[in-house]
Amino acid sequence: MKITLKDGSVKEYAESKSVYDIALDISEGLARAACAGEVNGEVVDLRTVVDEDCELNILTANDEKGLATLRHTTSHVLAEAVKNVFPDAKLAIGPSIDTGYYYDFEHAPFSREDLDKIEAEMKKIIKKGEKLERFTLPRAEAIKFMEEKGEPYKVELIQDLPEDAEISFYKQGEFTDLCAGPHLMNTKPIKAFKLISSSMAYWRGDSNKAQLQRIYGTAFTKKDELAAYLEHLEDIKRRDHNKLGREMELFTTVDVIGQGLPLLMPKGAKIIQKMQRWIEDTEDNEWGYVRTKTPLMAKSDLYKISGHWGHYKEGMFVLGDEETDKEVFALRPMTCPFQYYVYKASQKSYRDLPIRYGETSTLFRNEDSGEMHGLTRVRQFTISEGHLIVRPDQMVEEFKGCLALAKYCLETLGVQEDVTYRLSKWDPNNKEKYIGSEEVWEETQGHIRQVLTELEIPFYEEEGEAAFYGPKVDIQAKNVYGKEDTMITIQWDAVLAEQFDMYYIDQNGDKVRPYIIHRTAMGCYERTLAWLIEKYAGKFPTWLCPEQVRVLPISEKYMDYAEKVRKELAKNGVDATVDNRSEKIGYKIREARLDKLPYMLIVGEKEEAEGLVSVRSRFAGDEGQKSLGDFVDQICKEIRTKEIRKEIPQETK
RNA sequence: GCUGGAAUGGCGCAGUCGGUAGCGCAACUGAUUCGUAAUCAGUAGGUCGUCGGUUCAAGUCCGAUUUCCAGCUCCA
Repeated sequence: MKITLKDGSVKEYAESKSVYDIALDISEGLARAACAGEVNGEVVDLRTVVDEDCELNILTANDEKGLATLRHTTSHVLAEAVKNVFPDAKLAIGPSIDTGYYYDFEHAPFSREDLDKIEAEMKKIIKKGEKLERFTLPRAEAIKFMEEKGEPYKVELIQDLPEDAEISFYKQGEFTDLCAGPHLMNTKPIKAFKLISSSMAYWRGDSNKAQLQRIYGTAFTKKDELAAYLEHLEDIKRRDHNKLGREMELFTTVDVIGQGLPLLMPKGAKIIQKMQRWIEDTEDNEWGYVRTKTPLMAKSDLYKISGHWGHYKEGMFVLGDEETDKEVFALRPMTCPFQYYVYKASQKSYRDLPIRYGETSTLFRNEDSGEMHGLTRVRQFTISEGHLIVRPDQMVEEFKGCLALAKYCLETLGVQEDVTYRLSKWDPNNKEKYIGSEEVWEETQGHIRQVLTELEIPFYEEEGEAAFYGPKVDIQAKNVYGKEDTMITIQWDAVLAEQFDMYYIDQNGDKVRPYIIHRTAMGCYERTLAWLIEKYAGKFPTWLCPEQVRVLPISEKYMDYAEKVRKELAKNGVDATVDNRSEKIGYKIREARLDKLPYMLIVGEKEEAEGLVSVRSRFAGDEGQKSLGDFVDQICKEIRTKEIRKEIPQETK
């Protein structure tokens, strides 16, 4: 029997050789990748063949399914190792995930030393090269089997399966686990794996259920891939905004101020100021927004009308005691009703609409103590919030405008490739959480779907993610650890106008309810800053840099000229400083680079004499000498157009 | 909110079996006035997150608490 592998090489096997042995032989050379191949001249997917009779499985290197299989099998090896080292541990579940796999155990918390011990045990198991063998039992017998093994979680899992199901198990050596498969045929191909961490996780993700210990690990087909992944994890740590942002003195936290209340330091505040001015100018000058400035708190009466007092009181900071105080206030968790009252302050005609209210709005939300994280999850934050009050016939056009503005913001920040668009729908199985009828929900969701389609924006849909008053488009971004957060939201609201008795007068002189779009242009500034820190590893586009140019005089003799250069830049709106310390030029350059400065201007005798600057940038290294005027023109253009210049890889010394 | 880990000069870290704290960088002072990633010498700076307990003696042991981190859960 001849098998032609993907890479063109041909292997020959005796006819008597079993598929198992052939598969095993091929899979030994994972790096060579043998999944699809020709058997006796016929093209077959060997993995499919072996999947179907559920006995064997072959995986290939660059194959997602194959990699998941490898990882899943590794999680079984992990489980076996844990049972060997800690026989009291009870098994829960152990799937493969994007970055590797995990397995949950009922056991005392694992220390790093424990993980090292387990890892060593795993190596032993793999070295033995145990075969994985599949067998099935009728449901009743399967339950009995796991009861005898003293695995209550496995029993529970089987009990949830249909009465007449044949329950499949995989056995390797002395270890047997409930599992649908598929798996490698042998543990031997696991050559590159690592246990990453352990932490608590709830049984079935339910905080009322048992607390389990989850061990995270990863596995790859090749050792250098594992090494690359571990290096990637290190890179992620270097980019982590929560670490880098503190190191760069963009923000800090203080014990006595409290959780979720970061302090933006001068550099961080500067970046946010630049974004804020840009967003406000863009909204007002190009998209017809008008600005409001409304209170950060209100009497409880307001929140009773809006419904927040009933639905969201736990999430608000309430000032005062309802029992004893005549008036109780709360810090605002959103701006909506405040802007509604701006609208209601005078009677509106259909000619006045649409009205687009924008406000750089600080909000307060009392998040649970364990939820806070760096700048991405905080108790006080500021967003570019806006509400568009529109006639129903203007709704689609305005909604499109909001999407276009959001898209422009993302593109300008250079992050348009890093987001996904989500159509957040209601949950038809949980109707009491929402206002409005099924028909209205289906209709508005249909409108949004059509808008996204017309704009050729790829999106996915998710149920149960809508606001209680309407569906929305959420623009999602992932942080360096792969955790997803909402950056921008645009919400379709056809119901709250009723609640607040908002109306306009139409052509016939009748009162009509307007529609409302709740939206952000760039989401919360703190979170956006966090995102940019990670995106650019602290090396922001020039226009956003808190310090855009540092002038480095060769010696104190050229201080006056350096100061003249700085003033000229400042006059043109460039954030520039002078490093006036009596240090050598190499030292100043080193520090400026560590500070991730986009531009350094080195000035000495020659520059002063001829009115030049020697430009050194993050983007092109030594850019040579230029006249001061030319450099000012160059950087002003770069800032004005918000250009994102390409970085050169930094030499490490 | 839950589980675990952590907290020592500005930052990064060491501190053994309990015996009243060390290092590097930064800072400061002086010298140096320098051409593209670290000039030399010196000086100062901390009561060990906070509160309480055990002890002759606590950075070290115990309890509480605050904050930070990882993860879970939550996020109209």
